[in-house]
Amino acid sequence: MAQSHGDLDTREQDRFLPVANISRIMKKALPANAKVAKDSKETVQECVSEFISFVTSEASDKCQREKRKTINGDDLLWAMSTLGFEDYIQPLKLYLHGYRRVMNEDAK
Amino acid sequence: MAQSHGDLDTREQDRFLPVANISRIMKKALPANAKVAKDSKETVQECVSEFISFVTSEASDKCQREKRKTINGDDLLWAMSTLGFEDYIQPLKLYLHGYRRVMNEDAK
Amino acid sequence: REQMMEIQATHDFKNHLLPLARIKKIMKSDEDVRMISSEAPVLFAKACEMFVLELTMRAWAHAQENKRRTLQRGDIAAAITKTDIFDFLIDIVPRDEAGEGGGDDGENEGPSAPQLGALPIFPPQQLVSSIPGVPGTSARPGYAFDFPPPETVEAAPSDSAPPSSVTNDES
Amino acid sequence: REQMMEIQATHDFKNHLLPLARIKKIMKSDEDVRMISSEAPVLFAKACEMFVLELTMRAWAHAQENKRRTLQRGDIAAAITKTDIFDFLIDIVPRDEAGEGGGDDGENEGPSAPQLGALPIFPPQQLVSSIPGVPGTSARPGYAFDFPPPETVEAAPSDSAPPSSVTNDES
DNA sequence: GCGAGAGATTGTGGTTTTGATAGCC
DNA sequence: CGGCTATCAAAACCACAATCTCTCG
Repeated sequence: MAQSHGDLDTREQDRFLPVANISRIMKKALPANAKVAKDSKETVQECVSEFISFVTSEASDKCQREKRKTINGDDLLWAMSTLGFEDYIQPLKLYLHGYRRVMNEDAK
Repeated sequence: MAQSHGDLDTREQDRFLPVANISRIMKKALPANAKVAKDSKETVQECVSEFISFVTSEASDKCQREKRKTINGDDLLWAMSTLGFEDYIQPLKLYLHGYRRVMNEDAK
Repeated sequence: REQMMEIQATHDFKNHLLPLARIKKIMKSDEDVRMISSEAPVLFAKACEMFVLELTMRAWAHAQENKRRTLQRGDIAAAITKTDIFDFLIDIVPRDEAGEGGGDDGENEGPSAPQLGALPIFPPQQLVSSIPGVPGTSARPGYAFDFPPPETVEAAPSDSAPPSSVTNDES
Repeated sequence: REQMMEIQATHDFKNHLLPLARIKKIMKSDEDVRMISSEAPVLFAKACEMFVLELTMRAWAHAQENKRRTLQRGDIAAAITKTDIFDFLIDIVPRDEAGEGGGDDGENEGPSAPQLGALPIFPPQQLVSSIPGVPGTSARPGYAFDFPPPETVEAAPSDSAPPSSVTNDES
């Protein structure tokens, strides 16, 4: 049985972010005349999912240790920091503050 | 910009009560042989939302004056009374008491 | 048998005619509304019901004046214009259609309809005072305001209580 | 004009480059993840964007070293191998292709391309420090990290700051 | 009058179930 | 316009976490 397009428990669309979005972001990191091969996009696509799982797992452990059930933004920031992405923290904190401000002022 | 069906911040479904429910209540106020045009339902639907906002706003002001954060039933009754709906107060009080009685007794 | 009444009452209080979640959303559309007591949407569900009933009845009167049996937007507009406590709704019905006498739309009942133009417009007091346990109004069963009976008739105290503890009556 | 900025900021926060629902699904692929705060996917959307940008830039450097203008899988692999914080990705690029110096594929630009081999590899700090309101980095407009400007730089966020610790920046 | 703390109450997010909606006649 | 039905958005529900309220000093 060839898994033509949709395997029930291993569908690409469930484990990966859309490749089009990934591609769009990649282009932002490259000069206008750069090209991006298909396998690059797919590899990055896979990397991103791994990144999410990696960070989420660490954050989840922290939550279990602290006997909380909900993973929140601070848990993720802490996890990224622990895993070597401390450079991301500061911009993300600013982003998070902006987001909260917007969410609060348009009353959701 | 054609807002096909879901405008992110102005969806009818978020500001209005379901028209089917409004219609059901309207029928209760009418003889069995009466008909209700679509416009009527939609207009009443809009009026009800306005009513809620109207009363809520007044109640909210009262809460702010008294430095409380939670709008409760008494605030609403007070607001309706202030805004000219004093005729509603008495039935609503009875209803509220009945509701509390039921809630308390199945809480045990 | 009393069990039945009890179950019935409980059912009536748990099956609201309007979705509480949606009422809450509308309340929260006011950006400085942050916290809402759980009984506030319950109260509003009933209040909205009464509000719709009153508005509809008044609109119906206008439809009857024009010998129509179909309620139309203009009837709602007329009810709003004629009733002062509905002043806050003026923006919803643009004035150019507010005062419309309402052409018959060719939908009127014709001569067969008894002259209902003078049909009793229930005074507002009557409109909202039909209390279930209280034998008085609520003539037609299942018509207009029918509350789930509040236990026994809790002697309604003299209402119109000024501010402060609006709820604290009797008991 | 300030209204425009506000609208723009709001729009930027509401139009995420990555679908939040999908991010949430991926988070939930870890079976002991049950509950997820609503802002977690939002944060991840931005973090993933930064992650992709950094990975792509580092891969691009490798492509340039080989005088190519097309990013290929081997470039990603090289970026992963050379950067220690990307160690967790080793399984994705089997080692036999990880260190590949990358034949030119006969696709290199030839002499017309300016020697970009020494093109500045932005140190990671630079990569992620382009803060919107802060005039400093974010050199090329619309390139790399551009945040919707958080009003003015709120040094002390008096806004609804949760009691937690990490969020309270500006130590 | 003010602060603090315990207890009461509400918001939040996941899960289940209901009934509103969109067509059609 | 009302009645009917299938479908799926969303309302209700529950447990947990956050926040409010109210008393006491």
